[in-house]
Amino acid sequence: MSKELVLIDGNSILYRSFFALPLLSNDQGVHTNAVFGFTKMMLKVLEDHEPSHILVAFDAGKTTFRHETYKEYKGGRQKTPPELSEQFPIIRELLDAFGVKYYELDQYEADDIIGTMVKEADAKGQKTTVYSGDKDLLQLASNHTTVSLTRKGISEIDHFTPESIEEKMGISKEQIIDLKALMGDQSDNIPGVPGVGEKTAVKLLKQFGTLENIYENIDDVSGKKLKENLINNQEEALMSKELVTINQNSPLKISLEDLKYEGYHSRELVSAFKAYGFQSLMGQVEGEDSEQEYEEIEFEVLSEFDQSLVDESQNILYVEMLDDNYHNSHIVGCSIINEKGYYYIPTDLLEDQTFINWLEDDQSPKTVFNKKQLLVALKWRGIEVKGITFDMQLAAYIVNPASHDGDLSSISHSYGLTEVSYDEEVYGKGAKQQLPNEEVYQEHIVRKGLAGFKLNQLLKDELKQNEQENLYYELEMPLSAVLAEMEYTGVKVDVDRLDSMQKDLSNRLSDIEAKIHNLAGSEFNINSPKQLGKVLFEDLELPVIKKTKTGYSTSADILEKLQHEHEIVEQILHYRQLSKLQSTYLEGLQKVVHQDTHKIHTRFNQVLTQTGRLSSVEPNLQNIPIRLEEGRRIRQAFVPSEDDSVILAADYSQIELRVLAHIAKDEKLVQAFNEGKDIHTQTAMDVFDVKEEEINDLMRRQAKAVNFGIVYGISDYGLSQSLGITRKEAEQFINKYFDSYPGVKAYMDDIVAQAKRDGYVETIMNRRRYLPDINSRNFNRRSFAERTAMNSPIQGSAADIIKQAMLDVVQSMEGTNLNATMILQVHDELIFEVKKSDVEALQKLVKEAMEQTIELSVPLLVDSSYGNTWYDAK
DNA sequence: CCAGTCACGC
DNA sequence: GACGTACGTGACTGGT
Repeated sequence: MSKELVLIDGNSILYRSFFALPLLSNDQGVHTNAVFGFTKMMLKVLEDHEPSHILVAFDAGKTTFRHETYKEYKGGRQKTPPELSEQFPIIRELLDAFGVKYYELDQYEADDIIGTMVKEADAKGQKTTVYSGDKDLLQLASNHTTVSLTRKGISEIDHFTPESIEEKMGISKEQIIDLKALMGDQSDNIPGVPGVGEKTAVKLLKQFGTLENIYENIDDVSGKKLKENLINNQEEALMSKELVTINQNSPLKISLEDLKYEGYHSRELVSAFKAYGFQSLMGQVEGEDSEQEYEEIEFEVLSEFDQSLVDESQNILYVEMLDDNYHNSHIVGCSIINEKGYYYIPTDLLEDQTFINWLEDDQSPKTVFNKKQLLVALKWRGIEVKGITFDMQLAAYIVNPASHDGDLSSISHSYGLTEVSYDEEVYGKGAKQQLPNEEVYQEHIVRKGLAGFKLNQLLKDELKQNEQENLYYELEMPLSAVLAEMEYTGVKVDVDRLDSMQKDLSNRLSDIEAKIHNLAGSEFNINSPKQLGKVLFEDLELPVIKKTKTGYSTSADILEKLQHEHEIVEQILHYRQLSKLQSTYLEGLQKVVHQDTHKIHTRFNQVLTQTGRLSSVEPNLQNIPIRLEEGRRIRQAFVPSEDDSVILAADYSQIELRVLAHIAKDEKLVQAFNEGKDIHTQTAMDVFDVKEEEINDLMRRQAKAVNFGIVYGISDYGLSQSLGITRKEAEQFINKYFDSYPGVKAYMDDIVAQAKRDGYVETIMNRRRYLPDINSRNFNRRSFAERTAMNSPIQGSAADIIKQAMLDVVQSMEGTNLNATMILQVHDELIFEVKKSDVEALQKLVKEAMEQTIELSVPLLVDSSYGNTWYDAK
């Protein structure tokens, strides 16, 4: 392939991308959809061509020479949306990273720059491709120049040569200008001739060749009205032609040689992609030149640890582990960075008593990345790390929960610290992950520590700026140690019990499976929604209620509506329920039982959820079944790890609604809680305007769903789905609720207004959530952001409270000799293991600590119970 | 390896 | 009136 010149109409491609793609934004709330589309196209261009020269041309300013001809040029055009304008500077940054030249010229449009370049290139016989979304550019096609136009947004591209233009449009490329002159162009406010569209224009041009020729032979034009229009608008038509003709003699201050393209800078590109959240494009960047570029660093590889190396005021301690699961994970190596120097510490020094002493010294300050990971991993090695004063991962999460994502390198890059490679570049990803040469990973680990040395100060400043120091130092940091203890302690499971339940279920599943195949008259995979859909809606011809993107919906709520249609439906629902228990819980839990301890050691993710809740993985112990008896029995397998002990569960009653009452200061709601009313009954009384004794089951159930909706921030649509009513009715319920609780209504209005003003919302302990979509012009995105604004302070404050309660409970327990351990947290409940003899004392202590953890304008109420298994603690 | 669908918890 | 519906994790299918 011969070397090519590629010319890109920057504005056109950006506009196209902007309207074709949903309004993406990165975690800082900067919109990126247009640049994302542009970047994607850029990568494709580099892949498809072998460009020796590239230019991206942009329009300059508001006026052009065309305005002298016609001052209404591009008049009446909608103002560029601010969501797009803010992306113009970004694309320039990206183009710099791509090593691609861009150019704009006062009084000229991108078209003219491209046209002028094409003229120069054509004269030299240079092969050229022009990229745009604008058909006007077709006039530039030639023997050497292909014009590539985006179609349907930006996903498809059509390539035009003079021949293919003729073939597809029926006119030559020279006639494109005449065509446009006749048709006019709404978007550029080019008048053209009224009543002439594409069909008529093509017909005329086929007959007469050019616009001028039409007027010279105007008498030969057939159609009285058409002739009249042409004559009356001759001036406009000729002016239109002038306007749409690309100026190929623009006074460019650059020439072909200036456009030389020599490949992109992988590092800069990857760094920019990270910053704008283009994770999906990362893999397309080839990293040939990724090794150099860094400033050299020198570090010492320690063979023994020496106390004199560490600093009294601050040390970055970075410990590299590649497995996600840090229970018994391999440690690659460590680094320490401080004012005195940079040190690489081989993993075997974890056996060095001097090093261990330093790690365990409460008075030796350590700044780390992922405190909990470090505490747990080293606990498994018998080391109790102490003196951790700062956790950069946790800090990054607190200042913006949307940006926790990933390792120390990624976070450093997002703070502009780029002197460190991404883990993916060093170790590879997925199945291809492997350790590179010793020198390579040692330097990487030191560089990460070094990045952390600069990063920690930025994070500290931000915490202070946001007034989140209390949240961070007094709540999250100490909590991290409590969670580490819980994860390390683990939960005992009765493996035999799981095994026997699994065998029993296995038989029952086979039976049901046979029954279903029998009823269907064919054998198929019941777990495949696609195959199931075919059986139900094609073979058995059940009525189709709802479709998904890929086929028929077979979700439980749809199947429930079909129950009376066919016997098979009930069997499928039952099969689904049991197979969920089998695969996720009975099999799933057995897979994660620890070999040595015979316990389950979950990991609580403290830096993930947008609301401040914890999550739990490998296994997820926050979604063990409870609603249906069949599933609930899984809990019988969760048992105390010692004899004479029991499981105690203590849960907050209606914590979110109490938080709402407090935050909204709604008199009626506050009063209801203060009087100890059943809140769903009270809601039913208020919403239906009836006395307590008149409330029936349906009314209470509906009131409960409304409360649920308020707490979880669901829409009228969501409520209608959960109650099986119309959206109108759901809307009425919500309106009646707001009428009954005007304080709540006022809070909701207030918090949305606040979010629109500040761009974020906060919990009672200053936990933030940014809402980049809150001012979006897209109804869906905006509505979603508005509901999030209403809901996040409620859920998040509840999360704050139980986290604080966990600290308080642990602290009260320390002052006693109770034989008890906290083992789990499930959002509004805490689970303990405790010696039978201490159970009542613990119950009292826990209830008190949880209820007194914070003073609200309503009381907090905790219920608790215990038993021989988690199942029995009900 | 990823997206889509489904289902469990709060 | 749009349009898709809180926060999570995990299993499974079926396409690349």
